[in-house]
Amino acid sequence: MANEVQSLDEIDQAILEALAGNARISLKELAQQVGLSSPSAAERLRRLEERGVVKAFTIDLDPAAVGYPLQAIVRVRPLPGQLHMVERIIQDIPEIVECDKVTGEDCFIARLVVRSMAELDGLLDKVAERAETNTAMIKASPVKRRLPPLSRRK
Amino acid sequence: MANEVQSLDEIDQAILEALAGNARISLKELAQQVGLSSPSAAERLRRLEERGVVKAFTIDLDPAAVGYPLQAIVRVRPLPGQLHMVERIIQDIPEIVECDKVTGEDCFIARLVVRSMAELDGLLDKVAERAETNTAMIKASPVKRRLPPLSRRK
DNA sequence: CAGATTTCCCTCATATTATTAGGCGATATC
DNA sequence: GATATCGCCTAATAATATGAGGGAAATCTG
Repeated sequence: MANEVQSLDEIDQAILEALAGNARISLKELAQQVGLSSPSAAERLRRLEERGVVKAFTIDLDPAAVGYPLQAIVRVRPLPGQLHMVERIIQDIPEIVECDKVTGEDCFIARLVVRSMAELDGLLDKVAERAETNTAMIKASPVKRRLPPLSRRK
Repeated sequence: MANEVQSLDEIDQAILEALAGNARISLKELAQQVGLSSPSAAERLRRLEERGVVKAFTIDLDPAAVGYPLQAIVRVRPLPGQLHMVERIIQDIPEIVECDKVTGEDCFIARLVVRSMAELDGLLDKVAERAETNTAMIKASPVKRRLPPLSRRK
């Protein structure tokens, strides 16, 4: 897709920041905040989506509020020859809510939400024969997901 | 806040899944998808927000499209006595777009977006005297952020 | 350079959606 | 049983979104 670096002007940036703060903002309000008319703001937004800058509008869900009081970050190192199988297993465990493939010894870093340590054990058992894992429980989140700086791009 | 486990019925679940797929869905469409009238769907949504189940509506931004072709996951181990200072520094580096405090040797796991390896070096230098770091570059994302299972909660 | 084209913006009319008001049925409580 | 609460509905009203048409500035072309 459009992964090329796109030129964002100040209005684009203001749009992104407004949306990051409330993705359900009305077009009217968005237009006001960025200093355009509603149809122009709508067109700008459409273009940001079309260009793949905005990949999706989504929600920030509180795992604890839906029954998952514990979160863990698990590093996964597949045993020789098991890389693809491990990746498949990771994708098929729905409690794994995010996973990146990374350089280094650990091939995957996954974020899990679980109801209990026992459940965590159960999930890790699913890859136990095919990978080594290293688990860290999340205690707090000093930086919640936020936008990076959008200006000063070259 | 309302971090207590809340009862989600099937309609709540359907609402959350619809919103996770498109947070800007119209109330009319949302109501249709979950089988309620628009005012009822709106009230349900309001309650999910009020209860803190939905913490925010936000966007999924493509870092590469805004100038950040590289992403890294950095584990940070503060040196003795430096924990709070390191946390402050992490919060103050805007390219760190997410950071969790975790159990274990590494105290923080941070997600960074950068334009280049040189920039990554520069950022890591900011904590170099106060912490040890271990960096892994993200190669792919086999599981993009998704909702956990919302049913079968006890 | 002049003219044509493109891009981005606007206003206004029309269409669509959101909100509000009022009411109903089911369930819980006294 | 009577009353209150909750969650749902429809319809009216208010607000917003979209489409149509047009203008100004920038860019392109001969």
